[in-house]
Amino acid sequence: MKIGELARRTGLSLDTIRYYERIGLLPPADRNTARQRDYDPSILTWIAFLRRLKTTGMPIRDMVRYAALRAQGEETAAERGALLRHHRDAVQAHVDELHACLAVLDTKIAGYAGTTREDVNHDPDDQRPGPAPDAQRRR
Amino acid sequence: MKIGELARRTGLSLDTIRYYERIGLLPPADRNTARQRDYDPSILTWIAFLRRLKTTGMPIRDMVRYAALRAQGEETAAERGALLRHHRDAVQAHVDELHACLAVLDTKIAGYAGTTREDVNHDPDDQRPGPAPDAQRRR
DNA sequence: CTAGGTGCTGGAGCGCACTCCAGGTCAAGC
DNA sequence: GCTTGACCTGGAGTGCGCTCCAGCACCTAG
Repeated sequence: MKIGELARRTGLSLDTIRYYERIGLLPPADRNTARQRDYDPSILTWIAFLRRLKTTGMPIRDMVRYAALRAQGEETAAERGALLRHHRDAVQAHVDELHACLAVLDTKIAGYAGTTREDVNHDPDDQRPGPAPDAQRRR
Repeated sequence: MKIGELARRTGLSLDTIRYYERIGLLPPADRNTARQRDYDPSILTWIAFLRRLKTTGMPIRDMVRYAALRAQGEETAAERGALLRHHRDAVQAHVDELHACLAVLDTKIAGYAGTTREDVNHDPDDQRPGPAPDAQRRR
């Protein structure tokens, strides 16, 4: 598989794939006779996993660390496991935080629900809006 | 309340507070006789809300949009409500995605659990690791 | 009267994660 | 033989969200 097809199949851009290789997220690709990158389909699994790490907010430098450990082989398994457990906990904590935020958002949205009616608080934004409601105070 | 105290109470840096004001996230602060910013405590509520928007991944430009609408007063309430509902849905979608990722992470971590034993797959990372497990292939 | 602390402004700089570009190679189709 | 298109490299540029800095003003304590 050449880089163009890999890009289509992963949704990554050509530049991003090459960038990921440069920084060590992807292993140095094999090359065909024309020195073009020639990927084994197994790279798709790895990229899918990288995408999950990214989705869950892992910074690239940590992904690079994980990738480096993985490239070193079997004896780094314990460290990789620890890294993932640590990340899992961070993600879980973030999810909890998001749930709390969602509750606040829903409350606020409920405050806006009666919009243009007068049966709810004037401005759900704050108790003492100070300079807010008198508006047009743009300098 | 002067900017230093606000910084202590919010955990934002002085620079961040001034930056937020510059870009319109915070309303232009009142000034005391020495032209120093003098905050009403109600700003704390607003900043707490901004922090939630940020935690939930709203880009600053969208927060600025929301802040601008809010500063325009009552007649933008509907639009603000729509904006929040839209964001809430995005956050919910992201949370769902995170749950899926957590499941994958847990599976992978389980694969690492038997680390240094041989009763689990050699390398939980992929089915056909290609150049991975033979290691030290750093150029 | 002076020193230290806190605040002010405008503007430069930074780390991150890409993204774009110029100038080139190579293989295949017309 | 020539064009087209996919790919190559090294390096510069971008947008975001701050963060830092120089040089100055002001207030309070000693």
